[in-house]
Amino acid sequence: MRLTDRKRAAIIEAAVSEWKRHGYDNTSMDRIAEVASVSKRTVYNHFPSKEELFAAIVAELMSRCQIMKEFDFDPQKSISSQLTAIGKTAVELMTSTEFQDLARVTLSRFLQSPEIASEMLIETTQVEAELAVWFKTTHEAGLLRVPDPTLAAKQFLGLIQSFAFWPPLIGKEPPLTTPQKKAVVKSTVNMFLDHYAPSRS
Amino acid sequence: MRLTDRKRAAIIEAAVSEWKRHGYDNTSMDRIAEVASVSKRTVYNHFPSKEELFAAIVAELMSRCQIMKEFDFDPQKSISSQLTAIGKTAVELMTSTEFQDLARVTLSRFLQSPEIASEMLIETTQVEAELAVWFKTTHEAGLLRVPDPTLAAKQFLGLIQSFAFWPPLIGKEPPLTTPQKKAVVKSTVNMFLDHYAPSRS
DNA sequence: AGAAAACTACACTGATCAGTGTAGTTATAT
DNA sequence: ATATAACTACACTGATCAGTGTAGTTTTCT
Repeated sequence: MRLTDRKRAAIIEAAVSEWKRHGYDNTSMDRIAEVASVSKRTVYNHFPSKEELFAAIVAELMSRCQIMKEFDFDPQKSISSQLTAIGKTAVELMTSTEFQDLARVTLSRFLQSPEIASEMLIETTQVEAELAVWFKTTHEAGLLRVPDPTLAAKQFLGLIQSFAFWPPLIGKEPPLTTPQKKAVVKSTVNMFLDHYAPSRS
Repeated sequence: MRLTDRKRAAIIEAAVSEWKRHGYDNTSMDRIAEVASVSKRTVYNHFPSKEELFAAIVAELMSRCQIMKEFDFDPQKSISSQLTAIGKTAVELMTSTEFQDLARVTLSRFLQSPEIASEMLIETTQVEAELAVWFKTTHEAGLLRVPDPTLAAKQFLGLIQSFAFWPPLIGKEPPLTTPQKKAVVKSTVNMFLDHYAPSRS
């Protein structure tokens, strides 16, 4: 790896590390240079301004958060196992360090530029849309009774988020352990199967 | 009302207004004085520092957020109507301007002082604890089957929050209308009744 | 009415910080 | 080997901002 690439990577790493801990406004470019073991001038040779460094980092972190968000309905597998797999995917995204870092970094700046925060939520929005399609399909196949697939998708992800995303972000709780993740998915799936089972009138 | 009280109130109002829009770091004391139509010196006569003004405002907003959080189980009323009332209380809290303001103001500072953010969540935590007791009671009375009342309380509030609290805070959506609030409560209660109904094995 | 308390305008300090310019050193590519 | 590209140390500008000091005006209390 070329020196210049290593320097660039070190700057990004340092900026993420400082920003996620102290926020955008409370982190100086001098500090980022110091943490990255790089001269301040080098920072400015790579990134023309603090704002542009921020934008580059948001882009970088978002690119690291790409997950498979195609939840194609598979008639071969049980509803339960499919919904569990979807839940697992969502939990993995929400608890991943990349997504948590992205959230912390953008959170410290969302009052100044709310559009970046909503851009961050595109990831979640896409998952939500896919999940809504999946619910719609199961409904039409008569396997679940989901009159409002969009609502159901929001509920499902809201439930997952409230356990997997917000608590570690707010910092009270440590990130979820693997058994905790499984428990979250299980309890959520069970609740959905009970509520959206077709047997009820 | 005495002049000095009016000035103090104006300062607090101005600080809340600016901070919730631009965040703590991007609001200068000069700006707050200007918006409050007060000299900067008067600001410092009332509050010794920016930090202490912040603390005073958090205290002020928190005192405005006190809600009735006693969910005593009432054998005379139906489970459904009681849970609906609880849901309504929670939605009212989450969507109230006081609570939303408090959240925005503290959010802009929670990386610097996470303890304030968690302090803010005490409100929610207390509601959660009360709700857990309510679930425990209904379980012991055999009216619902809730093996883990704490989990159920977290689920219930998580679901409410994901519709009533976060979307308006993040700013994408306008605050919920009254029919929307009712729909959120209704769908949440229905899901809970289905899942925690005692008839299931 | 008159003293005390509160407010105002304004000028100032000291610190921090984004961003630049420069002259010299190290790494890379041919 | 050598030219070029990238990095470094360092000094600097200009702006912003928290907080103070002062001298004078307005409000409040008795």
